[in-house]
Amino acid sequence: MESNSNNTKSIQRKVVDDLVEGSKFTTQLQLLLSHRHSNHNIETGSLSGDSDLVNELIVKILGCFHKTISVLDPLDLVPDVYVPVAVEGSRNASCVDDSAAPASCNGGDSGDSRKRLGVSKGKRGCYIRKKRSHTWTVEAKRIDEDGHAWRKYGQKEILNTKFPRSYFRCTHKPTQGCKATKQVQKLERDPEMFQITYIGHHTCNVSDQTQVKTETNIDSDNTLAATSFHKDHVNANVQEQENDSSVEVATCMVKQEENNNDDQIKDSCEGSSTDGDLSLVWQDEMMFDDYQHHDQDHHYYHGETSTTSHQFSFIDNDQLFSLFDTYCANAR
DNA sequence: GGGATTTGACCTGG
DNA sequence: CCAGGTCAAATCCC
Repeated sequence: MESNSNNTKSIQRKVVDDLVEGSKFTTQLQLLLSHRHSNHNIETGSLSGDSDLVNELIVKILGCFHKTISVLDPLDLVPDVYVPVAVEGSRNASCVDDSAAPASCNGGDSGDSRKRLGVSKGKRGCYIRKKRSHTWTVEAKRIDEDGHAWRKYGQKEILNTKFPRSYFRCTHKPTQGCKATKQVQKLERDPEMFQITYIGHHTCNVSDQTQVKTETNIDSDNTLAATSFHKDHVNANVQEQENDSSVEVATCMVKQEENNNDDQIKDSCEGSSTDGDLSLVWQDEMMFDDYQHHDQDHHYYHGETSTTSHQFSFIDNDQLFSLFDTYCANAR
């Protein structure tokens, strides 16, 4: 009986995933269209009448997605619910947060695993693994500041990799419930460099982070590195790597936090336009730079995160632009 | 002494 | 079942 409901739940979750996907693709399309229209308008100096219609249609489609997703939301199946917002030829900050509230489990058992060995094999604080709603990766040599304080909470040998992966979370997690985490791993091809994967956005108060202590051990061997990046650090090889497409970043997508964190999310959204969330601003700028300058160095893709295997197709700049060109050609 | 890091165990999802 | 992510006691360091 329980397995039955589990089965149903997993099916429903798949449905939700698909819906969310569809919603994201529609949003991408919406942005492409809006971009195309704004270009077109600039070229011709005219206001295209069908632009409003197109946008309206897309908003309707997104609305359908969202309605369905919302229906499933009470079932606690929706890790990230996106609320589409009409594009007005503008780029709003993305407001996506990571999910993953800690599992409330057995009254918050936080057993000591070592002592427990041999005693009753109780469940250690079980948790829900984070769904990577918003991740991006930076390759950096040794970067000194990202404006956030991190605490290392784990290290792990990863299969087929030479160097272990270190896990960091925001120092303010206990006090402010900030859910931002990052993973740091040396690059095999260049051990001087680190691949830093940021997961989720800071919801903590940034003001007390002006004096940050970011120096942390990357691996137990010896290497010390500041595990951070700065917006204008040129070495950073950035890969927008999130379940959402990077295009989506440009539109304001509001994620409904499970339960009660609306205010917090709002804060994080608002923070994204300030220094509270450099990453967002950065992504935002880079993406549009990309649009404008066709900078080949940056690849945005819509892809699969490391462990949670969402089978998304990758879209890099070339694909995006060819898609865009095709659309423009057809539209002429 | 207190905060940060280390590290083995535990837990989850594929 | 396994790889990877997280927990938390032990340990380190200032």
